[in-house]
Amino acid sequence: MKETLSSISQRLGISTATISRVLSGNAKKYRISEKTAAIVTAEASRCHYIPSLAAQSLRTNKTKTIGLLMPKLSNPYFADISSAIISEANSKGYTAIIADTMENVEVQKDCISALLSRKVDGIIAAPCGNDSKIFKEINARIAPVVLIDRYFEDATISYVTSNNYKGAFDATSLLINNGHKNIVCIQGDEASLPNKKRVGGYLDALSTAGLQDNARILGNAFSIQNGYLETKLLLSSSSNRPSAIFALSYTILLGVIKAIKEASLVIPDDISIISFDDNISLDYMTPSISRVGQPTEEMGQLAAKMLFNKLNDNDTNELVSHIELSTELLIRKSVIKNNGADEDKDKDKNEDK
Amino acid sequence: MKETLSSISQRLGISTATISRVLSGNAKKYRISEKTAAIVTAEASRCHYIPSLAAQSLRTNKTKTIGLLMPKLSNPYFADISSAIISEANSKGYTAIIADTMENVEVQKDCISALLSRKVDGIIAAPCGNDSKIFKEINARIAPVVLIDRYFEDATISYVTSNNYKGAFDATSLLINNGHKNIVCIQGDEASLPNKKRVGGYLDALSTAGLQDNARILGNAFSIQNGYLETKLLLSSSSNRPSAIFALSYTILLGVIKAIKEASLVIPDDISIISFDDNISLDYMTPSISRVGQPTEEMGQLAAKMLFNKLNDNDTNELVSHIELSTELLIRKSVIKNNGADEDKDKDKNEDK
DNA sequence: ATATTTAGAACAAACGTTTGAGCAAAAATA
DNA sequence: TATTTTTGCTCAAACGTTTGTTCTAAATAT
Repeated sequence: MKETLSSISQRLGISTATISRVLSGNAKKYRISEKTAAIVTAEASRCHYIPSLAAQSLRTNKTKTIGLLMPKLSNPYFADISSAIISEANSKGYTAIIADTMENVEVQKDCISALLSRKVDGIIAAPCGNDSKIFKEINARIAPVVLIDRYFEDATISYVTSNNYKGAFDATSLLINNGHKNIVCIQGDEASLPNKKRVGGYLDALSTAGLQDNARILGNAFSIQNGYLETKLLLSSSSNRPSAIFALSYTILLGVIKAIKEASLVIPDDISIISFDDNISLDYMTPSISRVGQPTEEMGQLAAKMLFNKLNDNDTNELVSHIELSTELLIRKSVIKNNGADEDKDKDKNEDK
Repeated sequence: MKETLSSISQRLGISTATISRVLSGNAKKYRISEKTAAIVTAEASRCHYIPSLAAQSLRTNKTKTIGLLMPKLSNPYFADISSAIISEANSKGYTAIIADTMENVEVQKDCISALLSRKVDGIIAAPCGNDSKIFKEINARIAPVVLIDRYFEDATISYVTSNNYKGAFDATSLLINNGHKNIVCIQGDEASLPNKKRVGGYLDALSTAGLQDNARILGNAFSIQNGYLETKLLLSSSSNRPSAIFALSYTILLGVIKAIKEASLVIPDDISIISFDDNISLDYMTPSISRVGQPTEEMGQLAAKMLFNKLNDNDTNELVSHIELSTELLIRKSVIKNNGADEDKDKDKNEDK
C-alpha cells in the first residue's frame, strides 16, 4: 500500500540510493544513466510514490516548512498578508504553519517555541512588542527571519513594509489641500514603527503647510475602542473641534465613525475623515471612506520571496534587504472642502497661544 | 549544542529507551522508578531538550499536524473560523497548516495532495464543489475529516455548521413581522448546502405567514458582484419593487448596498435590508445592518475538538457527529416597519396573477 | 599488454525516535 | 532453600531518507 524507496528498489532491482538521486533531480550530478533514470521516474509516478517528509527532514534537517507569526489572523489586514504568503509558499513546494500571537508578547514567546520545535526552515513575522532580541537571535543562529509590516530599525533583520510615512503624508496633504487646517490624528500603538512613521508623515505634511502648531495626536492603540473613546472625548469639548480626523488604522476608524454618529455629526459635512488601511467595506459605508491602501498581497509575496532567497543562497546568506512598498491614496467621499471655517481655525490658534 | 535522547543518555548513563518513556509520560506504565524519572525530567528541562518531531513522525507515523482546507482565507468569515481552529490546535500541542483553495475545485485537489503528502493526522475542511468522494475516501482510509460550514448530506463525515435554516427563517420572520410582504432573497452558490438551508428557511417563513406566492429568489454566487447585479436588475424594473431584501451573505450584502445607493434609494426608508453573516463593519454602516450572526469561534473550536476526539479515541473511531450551532439575530437599524405599502403589495400580487 | 581513468551503480552509515523483547536483580511465594 | 513473580531497566530493530565511500566493468591512455 505505502510506497517507499525500498519497495521501489526491490521491485526494480535498483538501489535506494540511485532512486533517491534520480527522484531528487540529481541524476546527472551522480552520473546515473538516462535509461535507469527513465525507468525510475516512470515507476515512481506509476505507483504514486510520495516521499516521506519526516524521513527527509530527519536526514537533511530541512522541513520545507516556514513559520508565520501573525498578531491577529482575524484582522483582515493580516489575513490578507497571510493568504498571500501561504500561496507563494505553496507554489514553491513549502507549506506554512501559522501561529496567532493575539498581540500578546507572552503568547508570542510560546508561538516562537512551537515554531522552532517544528524546526521551520524560516520565519515570517509581524512581531508584537519591541524586543528585537529574540528575532535577531533566531535570525543569526537558527533560521532566517523576515519581518513584515512591523520591523526593527537596526538593520540586521530583513523586512518588507509599506511606505507608512508617505502614505500618511499623502493622506494629510489631501486634507490640507481641501482647506483643512485643524486636523486631528488618532494613532495606534505608539511603540510600533509603522505608527511612528505614520505620525511622522502627518506631522511633516502639516509642517510643509506651515500648520505644525495645529498638530494634535491622540490615542495609543490600534483598536475600535481607542478610536471611539478618543473621538468621543474630542467631540465633547466644543471649544476646538477639528474639521478633519485622520485615523491611523481601520479599527481606529470604526471607533471614530461610531463616536461621530453618536454626536449626531455628519461625515463629511461636519467633519472630514480619512483612514489608513484598505478594507472593502469602506466603499460601502455612507459616505464611502477615503483611505491609504497598503499593497497587502505584494507585501506577502515579497516577504515570502525574500525568505526563499535566504533559504537558497547559502553564499550570500548575510544579505539583508529592507523594502518599502508604495501605498495608494484611495479617494472616496469622506473628505470635502473645508467651507470657510477658517475663522474658527484662527480663533482656535489664538486660543492655543 | 543540539540535545538528543542519546546525548542525554550518555550524560546520565541511562538508556534512551528509558528517557523516551519518561519524557513521553509513560514512566509508570513501564515501571520506571520515581527516582530515575525525576533525574531524567530534571536534566531534560535543564538542557532545554526539544524532541525531534521528524524522528517522532518517522517512527510513529503521526505528525501532530492537522490540515486546514479553506476556500478563501481573505474572507473574514473563514479567517475567523481558521483563527479559532488554530488556537485550539495549538493549545493541544498540534500545529495547523492552512491551504487556500480559492474556491476552485482543481486547486482544492492540489491542496489535498499537499496536505496528504505532509501526512497530516487529520483534516478540517470547508470544501468547495459538490464532490464528496475524495473526502469520504480520505476519511475512511487515510485520516479523519471534519467538515465545517459546508458539508455533505450523506451521513458518513462529521461536520459542524450553524443552523442556517433557522437563521434564515428568523431573518425572514423579522421582516414579515415588520409588515413586509414583498421580500426578495438574493442567494449564493445554489449547490452549497448552507445556501439551500437558508433558502429553505426563507421559503418556510414566507409560507408560515401565507406569503409563499411572494417568494422571489435571485442570484447564484456568494460575491459582491452577484449581489450588485441582481439588485441592480431588480430595482431597474419599477413594477414590482420589493420592500425588503434578504442577502444570503456578507459579500452579497455589499453588492446590494452598492446597487441601492446607485439607485438613490435610502435604507431603510425606501427598502429594508437584512443579511446573513456577522461582520463588525456592519455596525458602522449607515444605517447599521441587521443580520444573522454565526458563531464562528465556537464552530472552529468545536470542529477542532471533534477532530481531536477522533484522533484519540481509537475504539470509537467510527463515531460520526453532526452538529448545528445556533445563529443569532442581530437587530440593528436596517429594518423598519413597512409603512402602509400594503396596497402596493396587493396590487403586485394581482399583477402577478 | 598494462596502467589509469571514467561511468554507473551499490553499500552502509547515519538522522533521533519509539517500542517489543529480553535480562538481571530484588521481592514474594512455596 | 528453591521457585516464581515483580521491578527496573537495557538492547536493538525499525521508521524512510540522503550521501560519502566503495566497487565493478568498461573505456582510455601509456
